[in-house]
Order: sequence, then structure tokens, then C-alpha cells
Amino acid sequence: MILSDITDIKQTPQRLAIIEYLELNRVHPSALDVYKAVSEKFPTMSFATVYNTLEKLKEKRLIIELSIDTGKKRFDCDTRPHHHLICVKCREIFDVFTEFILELPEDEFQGFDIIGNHVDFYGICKKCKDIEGLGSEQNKD
Amino acid sequence: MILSDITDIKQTPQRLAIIEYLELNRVHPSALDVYKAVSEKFPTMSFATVYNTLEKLKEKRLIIELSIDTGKKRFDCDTRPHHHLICVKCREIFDVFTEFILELPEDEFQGFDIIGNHVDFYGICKKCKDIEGLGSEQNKD
DNA sequence: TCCTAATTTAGAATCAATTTAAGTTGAGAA
DNA sequence: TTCTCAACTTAAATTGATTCTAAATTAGGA
Repeated sequence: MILSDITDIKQTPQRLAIIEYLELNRVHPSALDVYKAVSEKFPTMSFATVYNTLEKLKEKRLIIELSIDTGKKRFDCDTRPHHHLICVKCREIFDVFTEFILELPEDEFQGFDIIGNHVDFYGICKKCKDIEGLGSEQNKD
Repeated sequence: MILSDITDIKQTPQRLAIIEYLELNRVHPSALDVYKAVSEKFPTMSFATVYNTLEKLKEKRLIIELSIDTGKKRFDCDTRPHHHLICVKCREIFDVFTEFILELPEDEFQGFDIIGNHVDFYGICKKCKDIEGLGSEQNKD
């Protein structure tokens, strides 16, 4: 997402702050993350503004909405095609730019017109591994 | 999931009805779908029972919880490793049993211990294609 | 500068999911 | 058989994320 891409929507201070936050925090934040950070600059800002802005940016295809967490939307300001590496402990999401050739055999098509694919890799991130290692005697999952 | 796998939890009539529903409706239903269907048989059954049962079955690894829809959990009673084919219009989910070899190059590991992967294919299902075709003049997304 | 549609705001409403507390059930012990 | 206790079910309250609403404000073009 590039600021200059935002042409046909009004450039309000709140929106610019939200966009700046997304540009600088590429950890796939939730709406709450965005709200918390941006409302420090704009204490009167409401949640609706965050959601409205994120929705608008999504419409303009400047960000992508992720369904990786149930019960919570997360947003990705990198719209290049890519995959994800997700920590099953802390739910941090990392980007993966390797391309994979995924040919679905015809008999699995189920009558679909296929338009894309996405791979999620699951694992345990370095930080969570280290924490696990430390507490190995009184290990609780 | 097989009934006989359920050993160390009580086999109540409500639970058996929920399991039967999951066995017969492999469309990856939501908790609401399960509740709607099973409460026809047990009109006094509460939502909490559905959630408790689904949670318990998940713990026992007899079903899988999917995060494909934001804001709503969906459940898959097929615990064999497999991928999904998702209609971007109606959100129906189909199973894909083709196996893919997905080698993540070392420099993309980001310090993770990788434990698995999952592929989502996106497309438009036959039903939605047909509906689209019909209304091609007054086409609305 | 003026105008107007777009945007922001606080608060209410909604929806999915979880928690709570009270009542029920059923398998094993006495 | 009756007692007991833990597991289970239930309705209702609560939480958390999101959406809606209606009134006030504002960006950006005329």
C-alpha cells in the first residue's frame, strides 16, 4: 500500500495515521491493535473510524483481511501474493514469499472455477520455543 | 470421527445427536448450524451444550476447528490431513485430499519449528457460477 | 469562501462465543 | 436400594469483536 494510491477517498488525519501505522507495523494487526495505537494520537477517535477505514482500504485492495484467527479480523498491508507462517502458541504471523506450484487435479475441482490459493505453515516461533525451553520442568501447554 | 472413539466422556443423548449431525453433514458447519439442526430433536437444548460438546470433541481430536470465516468457527469432522476448496461467494467449503509437497526454504523459516501446513484454494462453486450466469445483465456482486 | 457529500463520533445494537450458577443425571460406593 | 459426587445440561448474564445509527464535523471542489 502506498499513500499516493489513495486517490478517490478523502485523506483525513485519522486515515493517514491508520495508514502510517499499518505501513510501520507489518505484524498483521487486529482492529483493536490499530485502534490502541492510533487513538494515542487521536484520543477522541472512535472504533467505527478504524473499522470504516480498514473496510475502505480493503475495498480499494490496498490491504487484505485475514481470517487466520477466529473471532478477530487481522489486516495485512502487503498485497503482493504471499503465504503465511503462523505460530500456534502466540498467533504471530510472518510472511512467506516463496512461490509454490499447486496444481489441483481435475477430479478434485468439484465444478469450481479456481482463482487462487494460499498456504499457511504452522509451527512454533523462536520466542515461544525459548519460553518453552526455560519452563521445561513445570511444563504447562 | 467414530462413535467408539468416544470413551472417556459421557455419551449423553445430546452429544450423540451432535456427533450424528456432524457425521452426516460434512459441509463444515458452524456452531449455529449444529444448534439449529440438533435443537429440532432436543428443543430445550442450549447453545452452551453445543459449544461444550464441540470443544470436548476438539480436545479429543475427533473434530477440527476451522478459522476460514472471521467471526465464526466452523467444524470439520474429517480429521485426516487434507486441504480446502472455498467458494468466495457462498463460503461453502469442500475437502481436497490431494497431497502437496511444500518445502519451505531454510531462509524463510524465521527461526520456526515447522509442524504442518494447510492449503486453501479459492474459487467460485458450480452453484454460484450458475446464479451469476443467469443474472448477467443486471449483474450485482 | 461556500457548499455538500463524505467522514467522524459516541453510543446503541448485534452477533458469536464464553462464563456462571443452579439444577439434573448417572455410575459407583455403602 | 439409596447416597454421593463429578460430569453434564440449562437459561441467563457477560464478554469481545464488529456493525449500525443519527447527529455533528470536515475535506475538497465549485
